[in-house]
Amino acid sequence: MGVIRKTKAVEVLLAAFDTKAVALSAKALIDQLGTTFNKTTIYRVLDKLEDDGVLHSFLGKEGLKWYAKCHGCTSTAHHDVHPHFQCLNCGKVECLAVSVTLPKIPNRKIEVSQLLIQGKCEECFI
Amino acid sequence: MGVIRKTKAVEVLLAAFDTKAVALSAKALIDQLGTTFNKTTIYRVLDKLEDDGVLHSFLGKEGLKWYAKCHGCTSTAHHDVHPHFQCLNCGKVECLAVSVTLPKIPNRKIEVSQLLIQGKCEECFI
DNA sequence: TTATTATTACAACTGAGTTGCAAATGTAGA
DNA sequence: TCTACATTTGCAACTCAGTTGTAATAATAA
Ligand SMILES: [Mn+2]
Ligand SMILES: [Mn+2]
Ligand SMILES: [Zn+2]
Ligand SMILES: [Zn+2]
Repeated sequence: MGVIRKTKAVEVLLAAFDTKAVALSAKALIDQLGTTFNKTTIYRVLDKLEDDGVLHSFLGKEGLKWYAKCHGCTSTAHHDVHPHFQCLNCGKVECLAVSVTLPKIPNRKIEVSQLLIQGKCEECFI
Repeated sequence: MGVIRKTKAVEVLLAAFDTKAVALSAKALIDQLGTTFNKTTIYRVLDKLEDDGVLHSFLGKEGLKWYAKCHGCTSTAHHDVHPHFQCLNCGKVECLAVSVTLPKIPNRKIEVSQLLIQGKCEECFI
């Protein structure tokens, strides 16, 4: 959806997702980069990167919006659907590279689904 | 968690969940009952009913909070975990009386999970 | 009926996310 | 390299679901 210009904001945000292999919330990115870039810019860049199939988004436990890198998506085909894991101890959110078996639901057309699993992550699980 | 008094607000809210067998968002309840009761009251009664194991809550697609009746829960044991279905056409949200098979995730302790399935409901699915 | 305590209304607040717009900047084409 | 122009940015103001403090009110037990 539209041209992506190699602006400073796009560069820095993409770098953030490259260094950490986890999901990042818009709020966390604003906390971290809010003095360098305006929060509106951050929201809009994330939005655009999602439109372009670079990032995908989902809602975390408190209704906050989270983003993570897509693998093999394009602006027309967002087939990067997988469950997410949120650590209730450290707050970290990860994409799970597994497929979910949805329950059978008669007489309904399933279009999307989102599974959020919460618990203790590898580091916090003693 | 604390005594529940049979107040007008509790009565009316419980009645709302009895007549319709679907989930209701706090927002919808305020739209509907906001002239009769203050929105703060509605939020607080819903909160308390959840604490008492009468209702359970979850987040819908836009991050709105939804509530539905529990079956066999108490204030100490909220074992009413099941997926929810939200119709993308009419907005209706239902509890699905099925169990979800969670994917295997090594080295992590799963505590909670929430699955939201979206699509077309029985009425909207032509 | 009265004392106690939970519940309510109200108004003010919170905070993630959005919007409109003018200024700044990236990029294609000359 | 320069120019034109569409895209992107910062800013300030806004939205709106949900929260908080508090004084008044209502349910319940004694
Ligand atoms: Mn993901
Ligand atoms: Mn339910
Ligand atoms: Zn953790
Ligand atoms: Zn429907």
